Order: sequence, then structure tokens, then C-alpha cells
Amino acid sequence: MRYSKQRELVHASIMSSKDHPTADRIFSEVKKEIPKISFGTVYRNLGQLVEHGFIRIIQLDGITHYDGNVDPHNHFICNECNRIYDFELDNEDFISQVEVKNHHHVSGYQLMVTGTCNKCNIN
Amino acid sequence: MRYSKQRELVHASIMSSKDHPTADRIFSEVKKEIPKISFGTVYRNLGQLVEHGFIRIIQLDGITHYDGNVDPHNHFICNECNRIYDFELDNEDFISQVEVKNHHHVSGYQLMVTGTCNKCNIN
DNA sequence: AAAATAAATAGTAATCATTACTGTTTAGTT
DNA sequence: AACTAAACAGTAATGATTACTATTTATTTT
Repeated sequence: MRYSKQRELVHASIMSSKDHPTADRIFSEVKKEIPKISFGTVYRNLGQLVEHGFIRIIQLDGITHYDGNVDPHNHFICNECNRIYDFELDNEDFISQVEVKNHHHVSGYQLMVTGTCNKCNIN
Repeated sequence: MRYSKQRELVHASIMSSKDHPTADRIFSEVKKEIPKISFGTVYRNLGQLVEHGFIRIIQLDGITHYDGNVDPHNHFICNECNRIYDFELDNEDFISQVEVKNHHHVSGYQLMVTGTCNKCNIN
């Protein structure tokens, strides 16, 4: 993968964003630095970054978001403020439930929890 | 919601299908009975059936599928045969983990587990 | 049972996200 | 400095979904 300024900025945009931006948002962000960048370039680089394990895709209500945190973690989506929070989980229990009760072999999972977040709960 | 043959068949198609069909698959299926049905009709009825809680949407790799089982359950996707299995889970443990450790209030969740299924594991 | 009404339909056009294509530019190599 | 293949910008194409409109039809009212 040859260096390009475009890919660097696409990556940087995701890493600096504390939420999980869409391709559209990343495009707008990078456009500030490289006004002539095209959508194809953003998508191509997103694909490569995913392929090489630098970022990860998360699907939310059918919309594709990108996540710079590639360590295993889960997402909590607040129904009120729509913020997406990362959280970790002790998952041995439910993985073993699936393995023992259903006799499948588990290699991974994606968990998305919804509700109201601690900030919105205060009111 | 006024009765229509089209909606009845859209619903019936999902209920009789043991996997989780896409809009496209449902369209083809219903077309056998009503050759002049249009895609708009399928989408509109899917939307209404979801809205009234008769069916449920599941997203899988960014592709929208429909599920006639509205009882709480989770999905296991086999990486080898691509079958989707339903399974239930004792989830009190991880829900309380999120509530206690992160102080969010949980109202629902979606869990998608991947791996190799018991049929594919035999070989 | 006929007339009235509003919901649902078929067919088509429009939208939106994503991918494909093409000729030009550019990072890294010889 | 010349070379080569990867990456680019710009644009066209695709595929899923939604919007629009004139017509049909389920249900209610007379």
C-alpha cells in the first residue's frame, strides 16, 4: 500500500473523531484539507483501511459507519441523544452458552445495545 | 390498516420462509401469485408490517433482511454455509454489566454471533 | 345494493449510497 | 532523470429504496 496524503487524512479523520463517522462525514472533513478529493477516493481508501485492519465497519440502522478502534468492543446507542458509546464486556458466559446449548463454534460477535445513556438519564 | 391480498402474501412469504429473506426475495416469491405486483408495494407493506410489530428487520453485512419471529432472540451466522440460526440467551448477566459498569439504561439489544455451525462442524 | 371515501395499488421516476471506469498524476524504484 | 504501477479526480453506472400519480379496491355510509 503506497503512501498517499488522501489516505492519511481519511485515516486521521476517523481516528480524531470520537464518534463513528459515515463516509459522507469523512468526505466533508477531508475536503477541508484537499478540496478536490473525490468520493471514490474516500471509499477506496476506507475499503483499504478496513482490509488492512486499521479501521472497522459498524452498521447502524442500515447506515455504514467507520470505527478507528479495532480492539474488541461493543456499542451502546442512546435513543435520546443518538450518541454511540464504546464499552467492553466479559463475554465468556454468553459465548459458552451458544457453544454448549447450540453446539456451534463461535469465532466472533457483534453486539449493539440501545437505551438511554448516563448523560440523558440525569434529567 | 385495510386488508390487501398483497400485504397478506408478503407477510405469508416471510412467515413460511425458514430463513430471513430480503425484499428482493420476497418480491420474487409474491410475484408468483400476483405477477403484476410492484417493488414499491412490497417495500410499503414491509414497512407497515414492521411498524405494526408483525415482523422485524435484521441487518446483515449492510443487507436488510426480514424476520417473522418477533419474540426476543438472537442470530448465529455460519461462515461456511451462511445459514442464519435463531437462538435464545440468558442475557441478564451482560445487561446488568452494561447498566452497572456504564450507568446506561438498557432497553434492547441486537446480538449477532458468527462462527461455524453444528452441521458444518461435523466434517 | 349502489354510491361514497379513503387506503392501497401498479407503474414509473427520483434519490441516495456505493462502485466502476478512464485518462492523468504521483510515490517509490531502477 | 526515466520508469512503473498505484492512487488520484472526475464522471458515469449500479442497486436498493423511496416518492409520486393516476387508477383500483376494501370498507363505510346511505
